[in-house]
Amino acid sequence: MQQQILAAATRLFAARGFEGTPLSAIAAEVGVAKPSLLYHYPSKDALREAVLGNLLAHWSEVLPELLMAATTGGQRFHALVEAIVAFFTEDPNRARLLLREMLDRPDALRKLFAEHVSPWLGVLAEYIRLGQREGRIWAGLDPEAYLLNIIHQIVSGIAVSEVFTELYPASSGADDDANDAANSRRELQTRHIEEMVRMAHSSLFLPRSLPDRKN
Amino acid sequence: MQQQILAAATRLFAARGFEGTPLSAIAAEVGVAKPSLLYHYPSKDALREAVLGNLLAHWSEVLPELLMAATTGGQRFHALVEAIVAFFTEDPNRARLLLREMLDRPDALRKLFAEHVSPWLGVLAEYIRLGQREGRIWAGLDPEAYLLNIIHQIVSGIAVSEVFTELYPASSGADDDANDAANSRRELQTRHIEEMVRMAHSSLFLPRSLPDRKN
DNA sequence: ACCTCTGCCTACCAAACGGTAGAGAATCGA
DNA sequence: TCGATTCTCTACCGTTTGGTAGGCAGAGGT
Repeated sequence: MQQQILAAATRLFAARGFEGTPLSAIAAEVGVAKPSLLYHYPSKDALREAVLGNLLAHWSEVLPELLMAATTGGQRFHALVEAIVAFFTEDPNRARLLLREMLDRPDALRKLFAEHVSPWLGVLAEYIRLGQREGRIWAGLDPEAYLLNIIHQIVSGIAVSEVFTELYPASSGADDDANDAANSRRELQTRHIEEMVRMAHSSLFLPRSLPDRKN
Repeated sequence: MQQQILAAATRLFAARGFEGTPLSAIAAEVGVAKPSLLYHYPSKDALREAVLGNLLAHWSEVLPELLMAATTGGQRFHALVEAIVAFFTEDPNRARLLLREMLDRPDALRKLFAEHVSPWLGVLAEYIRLGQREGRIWAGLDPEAYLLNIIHQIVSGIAVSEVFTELYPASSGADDDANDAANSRRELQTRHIEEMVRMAHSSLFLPRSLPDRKN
């Protein structure tokens, strides 16, 4: 039950925002009465905290083993990017929720991030500095800023990817039915995300031999 | 008067969100009574529309002359990036507002973007394809996706840049007073933004000679 | 002097909000 | 079988919300 409420709240907070989501809407989605929510979570703010905590808890588990498992710098990069992309594309509401919280409560998230992601940022930045000394990574790159930008770009890019779909010229072609339209939209979103990953890669690593990357 | 209301609404919608901002708060900020707002803007939704329209109008003016003025591809890139960065750093609320609208009303913004930015996206993408044929730009790059990502990253990055300031290791040092803290925060934000521009550049242009970039 | 139109106000309204009170099922160990 | 606990419900409360009604002051044309 608590899980169901959490899931519904996550979906609705992500879609309409915290202030834009009445408790009654969450209750309706779960199929219970409003006071039943307030039994499990004593207030709306407690529910917000639970939703956010549930999201961040995932990375407190996944991040360590992710960085332990990979050995080379390139592997670490790909493992991290893949994990972030996979987690947030699996349910874009996670990305939207995070982004909204950053806008709604910047102070609270500053503290949360400082506590939970700052240490990992430090070790990743060291890996990058190593790569810079070895000449594999752009010399002018700012390690901490790069990492934060990449992570933020992926999260934020996934959060709003659906807004950009209409902008690709090919998408104005003939879509036979609603099903096809949904498919092509999903396709454009992956196109969007793949370019994001390419950018992350080519703005980090120096090219091995000068031109000629695979498509 | 209408301008004052518009400015206050922009600031408050950006900071607390549309649903999180009562009309009374806007009225208080301007220094008038609530019904006076509803005299100038017939409803809260009309005010939202005016705020958003006012923001987008800027680019309908600036974009054309920006692209006409610059001649070479490199100039165009820098002119565009500089203009976007300048506009949104001048008042980060603009970025936050845009981001919030993308989250709150994706359908509405999809249409607005399709109408206002899609044509310009097309001509910029053609410039990129030209650069790819000439070997100045990464071959594997997806022009439309690249452009959307860059623009979105800058806007979104500026919108939430204040959240990341606490994460840089140096920032935990001793800040003498509140003034210094504010300065170092601003400094970290420019560090963040400069890395964003560097990423945009190095994920677009091939390096001239292999390694060895300045800085 | 008069009327009109613009702009701002106080007073008010119905609806929706987060949250509380308290009663009624269901489940459980003893 | 009996309390005790857990959970969900209906009914309600005070507050805040977006929006309306109607009055009042001033500017400007005739």
